[in-house]
Amino acid sequence: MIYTASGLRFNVTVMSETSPPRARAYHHGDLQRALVDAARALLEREGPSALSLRAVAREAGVSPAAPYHHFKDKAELLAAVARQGWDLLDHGLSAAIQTGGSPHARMTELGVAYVGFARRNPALYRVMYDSFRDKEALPERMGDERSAFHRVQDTLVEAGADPNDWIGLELGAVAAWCASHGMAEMAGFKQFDRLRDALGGEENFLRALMDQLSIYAHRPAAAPEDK
Amino acid sequence: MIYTASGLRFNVTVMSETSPPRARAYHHGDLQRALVDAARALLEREGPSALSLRAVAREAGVSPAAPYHHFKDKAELLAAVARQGWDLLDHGLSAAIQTGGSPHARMTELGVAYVGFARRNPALYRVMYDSFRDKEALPERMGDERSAFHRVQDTLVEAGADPNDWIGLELGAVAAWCASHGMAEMAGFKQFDRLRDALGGEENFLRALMDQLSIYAHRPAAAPEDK
DNA sequence: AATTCATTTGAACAACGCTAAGATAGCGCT
DNA sequence: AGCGCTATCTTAGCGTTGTTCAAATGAATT
Repeated sequence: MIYTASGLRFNVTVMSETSPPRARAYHHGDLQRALVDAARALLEREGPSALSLRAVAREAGVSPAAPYHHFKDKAELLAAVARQGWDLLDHGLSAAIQTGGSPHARMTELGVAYVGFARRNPALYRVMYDSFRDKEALPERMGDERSAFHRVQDTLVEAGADPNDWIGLELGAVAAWCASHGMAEMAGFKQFDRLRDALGGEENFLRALMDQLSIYAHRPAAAPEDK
Repeated sequence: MIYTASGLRFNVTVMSETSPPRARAYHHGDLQRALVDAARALLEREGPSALSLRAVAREAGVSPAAPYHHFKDKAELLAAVARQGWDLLDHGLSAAIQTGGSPHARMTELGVAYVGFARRNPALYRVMYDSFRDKEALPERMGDERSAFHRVQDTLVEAGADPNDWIGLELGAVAAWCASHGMAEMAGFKQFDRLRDALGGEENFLRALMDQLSIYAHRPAAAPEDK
């Protein structure tokens, strides 16, 4: 039976950002990676609702049961897609935070980069967030000292935060993360069209929102008791 | 064929917050409302993944095709559920913002109420948000002068904002909304357990986050050009 | 009492996630 | 080289889902 439109049943990778070829080739040629690539292609072309396991297998040119030899679940395939996405986002954030300027300005660029990524790849971001919530995992990235999560805290220190106050540092990073996630998911809403237009487009809208939220202005954490 | 466990095939409403009985009874007795109630019961009992149209019909004691005479789609049923949820949340917010205290304190209570609602009804909040995003609608509530969205802006005015600067007012309200949504979706994450515990529980965690974000501190909107 | 018509049912279709059993093909071993 | 082993892939099938459609049901109107 033919699963591909062309007769070619090989790993034709045209995606821009994929993991480096690990070159394990059995019957198909590293179907594991081909499936993740197919999923991402499908995600960008047809949106998240079209992302069924069978459709991914179809896209990769294999039978509907083939993926089960590489992923336990549909969820596990999506988790692999999500991991690629988080890696991509992490690289983008690390680049954004290395731009010159004050810590204040760098935090803003960080937020713009985060939300921009999510807005440019909305379907991928949704898969990323879903996997993040459902798996209650992805700790490897947060735990890594080189992760953006830690770079943010470094920047907060440069902005004057106490480097020994880990609570305050994590709190600032998490607050920025929450706010960025909220903006990422809501900034494109039709309901805000008038406001977004009045501010001169989405980027200005985002920067104005971040100014409101003072996402970059770290201040010492309040003690748990006082409100 | 029997669709209910008991022989009773009638509208047994035990939910706490439902729309007032409109008492239109044909064969079943206002199946429209019974379906929404069944969906919400199912949502709380089994979670969002169990919320299939057939399961809702089963819960309501009717055949799988019955809902299609009251809702065009599964999406339309979920939209009805979502609308109930937004109404509930709006009432909660309006109550929270009427507590005494400074505008600052009231904005904080508003945020706590929003996030608290979402954390107490996570499945419902997910349906609400999904419907909000997919339908690109729900304008009736935002447009209503009595909605929480406008109460927030009133509070910003009390805090010193220019009542004629509609851009600044909407920006402040939207910023608070985005931040609240982000916290609502992320505050429960396992990844933040250590930080949450260090701050003495979820409520303190939330208040500390909001303090970081200065969700309540309105400041004049920046002109689109300056960053 | 007959008719009308919204309402509900039963059956069916395609697509989905997933499983089990068989076919295939590359690998290591003698 | 030949053999078997095992991972890989396919075929077929199960149960479930969303949705449609003709037939049946029954409350309300005439």
